[in-house]
Amino acid sequence: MSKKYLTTAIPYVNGTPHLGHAIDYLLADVYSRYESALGNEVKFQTGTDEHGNKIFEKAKSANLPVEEYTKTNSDLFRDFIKKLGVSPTDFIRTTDAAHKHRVQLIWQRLEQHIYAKDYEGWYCNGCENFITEKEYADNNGVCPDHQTPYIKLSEKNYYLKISDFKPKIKAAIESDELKILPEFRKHEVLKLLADSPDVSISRPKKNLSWGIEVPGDPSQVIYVWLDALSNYITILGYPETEHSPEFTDFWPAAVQFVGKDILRFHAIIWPAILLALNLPLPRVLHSHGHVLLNGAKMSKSLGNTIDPLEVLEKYGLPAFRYYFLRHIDTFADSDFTWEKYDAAYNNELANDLGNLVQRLATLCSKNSVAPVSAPSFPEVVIENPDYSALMEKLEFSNAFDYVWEKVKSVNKKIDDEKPWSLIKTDPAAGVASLSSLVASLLEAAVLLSPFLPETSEKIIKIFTAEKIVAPEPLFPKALKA
RNA sequence: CGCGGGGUAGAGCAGCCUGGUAGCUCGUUUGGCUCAUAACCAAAAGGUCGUUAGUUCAAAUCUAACCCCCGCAACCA
Repeated sequence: MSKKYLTTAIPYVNGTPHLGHAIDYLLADVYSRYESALGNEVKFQTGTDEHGNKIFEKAKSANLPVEEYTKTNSDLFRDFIKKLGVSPTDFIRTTDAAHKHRVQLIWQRLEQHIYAKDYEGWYCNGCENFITEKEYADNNGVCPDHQTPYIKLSEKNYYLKISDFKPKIKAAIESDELKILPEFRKHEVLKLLADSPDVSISRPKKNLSWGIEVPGDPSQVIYVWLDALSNYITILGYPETEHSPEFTDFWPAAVQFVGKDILRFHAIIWPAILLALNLPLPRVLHSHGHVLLNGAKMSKSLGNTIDPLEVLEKYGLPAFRYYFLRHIDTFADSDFTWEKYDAAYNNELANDLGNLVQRLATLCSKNSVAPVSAPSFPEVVIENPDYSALMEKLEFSNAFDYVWEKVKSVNKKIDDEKPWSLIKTDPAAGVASLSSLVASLLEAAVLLSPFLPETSEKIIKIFTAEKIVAPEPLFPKALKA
């Protein structure tokens, strides 16, 4: 038995949960359930990122105290996680007093790698914000919201010397000591790393009031990356716990799940922070793709977003987990459409699996087949090395495909063995056949448990009950529109 | 020459590293079965593997050039 620490990105609470967050949670949840089922102790972190101007502004425009606004939104995420059937062990808020205090302690430990410098850039007085060169060019030097020209402004920032750690980070990534998945992202990151400048980790308080104060400089506030990234270790009680098992048992993290868009921060800034603290780097950074809607990128500005709760409601939780874990590729961008969702539910969950459970249970019930005991997860994993190999490689959608092959093979076997006619000519052989079919289905159900825990449990219950009885359909087929 | 990914049957994808009869899922058509949620099983049809040139006995697979799509480019998973 070993200890595993899994992390998910902490969402910025200036909006409601969307499908991308769901992916993050589901992937981590599958792996967490897999490791737990193997008997490992898993610490599974989640949380919310709550500082910064955007939040502050949102709260102001909603006419709410910022504490209340962040609390409300943070709760939305907590609730969302529960609705997804995801079971983390921890939930951190960057506004937690303990976190804030620890970030300041971390800052102090980083001090020899921090220096102050003036940042100069294009600034809009109306927005009270710096903008990027690209934005400047796109808007021809005039703020679209305020119709005023951008001005050159400089302000004091503290910088973290990424340059001190570049060679080490590079070596760690190249050697897979810090493994970046998928492989093609590794090349991307190495290239970015080479070009990466030192990174700004503070803002003047007058521009950013909602944040953690820089220790020893009340005029400055710690900027998002140091604040947010630190959550992965402050949740373990670092730095106070640095020599106690609470921390050392779990750090370095086994896997950190992030979206592809924030991989760079986790592969460059985060390792730099860790190295500066003399801490080991996480073993694996797992970066997933984005969910596309009808082939297009979802964005609030385009207005083509979809509410995950709406998707969740249509066919319930197992269908949601099924679609997003199997048909949304673990690493690449994948498409969501209602048509695909309907097809996956009807053809796969209802027809392949639901109907299989139904027909087999009916056959067993009619012929009084004795219940079969379910194998344990570790047993089944040993029997299915290809499955565990895919899980270990964190290729969850492929592992799910493997499980589905099992499910389909049971349907095939039923047709091959024809127990309904065998039972008439040779009842003993018929019952034996059914028992072995049930055993195969149970094996598939056990393999299914990290993905669809509820469904897996239901199936196991049906065939291990004192008396096998045909249940209500697991996935009632949706009426065709 | 900013970086990266991709272009293979109607759709979605695998195969490419380690050249040698082009494969999977869905959809379509036909047949089988009747235990089952009009579900299940089998078979068939359907592809100039983005374009061009090269290497080779042989290229989806290696090389080069080109065309097209899509992400990223410092703070939207």
